[in-house]
Amino acid sequence: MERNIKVSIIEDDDTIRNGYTFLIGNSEGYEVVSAYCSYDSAAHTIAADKPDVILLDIEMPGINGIDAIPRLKKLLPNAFILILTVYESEKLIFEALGNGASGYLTKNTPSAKIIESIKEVRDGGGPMSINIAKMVIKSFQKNQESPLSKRETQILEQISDGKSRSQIARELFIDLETVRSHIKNIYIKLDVNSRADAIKAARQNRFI
Amino acid sequence: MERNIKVSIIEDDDTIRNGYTFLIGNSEGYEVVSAYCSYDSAAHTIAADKPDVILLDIEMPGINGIDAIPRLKKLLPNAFILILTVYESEKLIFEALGNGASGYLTKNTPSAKIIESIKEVRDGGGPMSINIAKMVIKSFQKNQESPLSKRETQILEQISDGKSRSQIARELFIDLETVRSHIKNIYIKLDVNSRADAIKAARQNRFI
DNA sequence: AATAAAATCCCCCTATCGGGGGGATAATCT
DNA sequence: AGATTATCCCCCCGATAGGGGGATTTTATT
Repeated sequence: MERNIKVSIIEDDDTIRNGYTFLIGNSEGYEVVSAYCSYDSAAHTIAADKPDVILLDIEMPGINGIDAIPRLKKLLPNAFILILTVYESEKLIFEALGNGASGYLTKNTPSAKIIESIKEVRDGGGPMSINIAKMVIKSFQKNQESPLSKRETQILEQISDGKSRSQIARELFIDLETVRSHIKNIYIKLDVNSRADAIKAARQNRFI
Repeated sequence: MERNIKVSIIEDDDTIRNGYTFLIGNSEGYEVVSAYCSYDSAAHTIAADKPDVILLDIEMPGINGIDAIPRLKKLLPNAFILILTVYESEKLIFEALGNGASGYLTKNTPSAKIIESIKEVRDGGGPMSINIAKMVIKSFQKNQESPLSKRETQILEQISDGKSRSQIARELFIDLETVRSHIKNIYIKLDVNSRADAIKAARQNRFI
């Protein structure tokens, strides 16, 4: 038989923490090695617990969950972090994932899905609640109603890669003046007058 | 009772297409309104089928699935597109999602999950296979072992926003020469000698 | 066939920028 | 104590960006 998946829980609400501990502890193949009410109280001992997966809340006294992620990663480079929170804000989700969280579940997630997700992160997967997946996918989707033409979009993308006019001209096999002309039109359409502003406007509206 | 979810299938392999048609057609609450073997053959009539969800393959004769997405979106702005393919390449996934696909499943997905995912996209969700979710999440995660210091990372991020040295200096309330100095160090650490190359190297290694 | 939109190229101008070189100093962290 | 980081200073110069003013051709769309 395979060894149990070792889970640590960091969650400030006593009721919820105990609930998860009970739920996971009673699931076949799972084992709760520790449960803390904050990152601060976990910091000194969690490395010794050697969890495979850490269930992490975001709203917490002291160091919040988002900032705890990189610290936990440093203490336990091989542990996977699964965020379990009520927050569905885009900013928090992307910060959490950017900091190294491997999954993001909201607290209305059914017990069975939580148990399944713990296994999934341990196996290198990336479980997400439906709403989270939706936001994540949305973040990839370009705006279909861009005022920019294909060529303009392409050139603006190169500009956002830090390329100069002449570099772009060379790569697209067009004249430097043509690039200039396109950039002028991009600026007019986006109502800006600098690269930085064009990139900002285009990213905000997901034209690139 | 709610009305059936109308599904269109675009898939070139006869066996697979017929298999999906049978599977979905026999599921309670689902209805296959049409099944095509290519985008080209679907183009003229699919709008009249008024599907809620389009199951789309990527490898196909004629216009491929990736390029078909924006066209389908134009024909059926309210339909959701669910990619069902064997490909797990990062490039294809991000292109598909960027073009407007709402979900991405690989062909080893169990039948029940496919049926469930169709409902999920129809409801605005973003279903993904485990491996896909993993890649998507990975794409958000920064490299924890960046050689760049916090300040350097911050400045490189501003550079990737297209900002000039003086602009960065102003925004960070530091001297222009300090910014210059940081950029020099960034270039040394990344072994590059231009903004474009620095951005490229940093993005490739997910330092920013 | 006609109109519009997109893509291509050409000239003027000048202040700013970017990258290469050479340093120094104080603050932090380890 | 030593290393890293963040800050600031000087030199140089060619390339760049953005502001004007245009024109022509190709490609869609009607």
